[in-house]
Amino acid sequence: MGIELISLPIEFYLQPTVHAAREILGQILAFQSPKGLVAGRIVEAEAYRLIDPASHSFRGKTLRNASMWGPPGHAYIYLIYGIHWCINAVTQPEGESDAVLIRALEPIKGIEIMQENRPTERNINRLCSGPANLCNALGITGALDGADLMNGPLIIAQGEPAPDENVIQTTRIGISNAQELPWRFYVKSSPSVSKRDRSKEPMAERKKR
DNA sequence: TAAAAGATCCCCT
DNA sequence: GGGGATCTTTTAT
Repeated sequence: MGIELISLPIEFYLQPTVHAAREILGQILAFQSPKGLVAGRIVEAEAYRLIDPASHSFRGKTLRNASMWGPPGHAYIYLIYGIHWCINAVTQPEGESDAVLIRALEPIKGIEIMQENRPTERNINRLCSGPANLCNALGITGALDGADLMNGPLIIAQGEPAPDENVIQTTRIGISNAQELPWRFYVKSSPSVSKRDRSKEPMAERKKR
């Protein structure tokens, strides 16, 4: 009946952050929301690091990014452009500030709830396409900032790892600093990775220039 | 106290 | 493919 949800262990969040961004593909983001269980397969993610001009933590600890400096395996959720929520999984030990931004999911469970949360989106594959869209679809808000992803109600659970031949590594989306760092990963075959995001060329192609 | 920028999305052409 | 919406957070004055 229901999917079996086993949280990723703390060790997952202690591996190097760029590895974690690669390995999080195929894992499951699940939220036991007030409306019911919603879950999706992670198909796009980016790494943000302490020494990284594009990271919110680059200039040190602030009120907004506090949970980035907190314990690994917890959520860092922030509001962008005054409108949209985005969710990260915090990596590295407490006191450091790395995180993995979750950028897209393939809906698995609670699709009718996602549709209720995003009534204008008719394409199921696009319900959770984009970091703000997926938070909107699942009902994730800043109220969950700092939440423990290993104990719920918001968790990242073990899924089917994405094989290398189906993973593409590129530069990150929507940033103005450190644009050259290839810290974004996505599942090539997924219909939930947005068109705009697909337009980024794989590094192998870029290097040919 | 003011100003600018921002890990985005949607609608329009 | 381009620009506006929208407003919080941060940084500069």
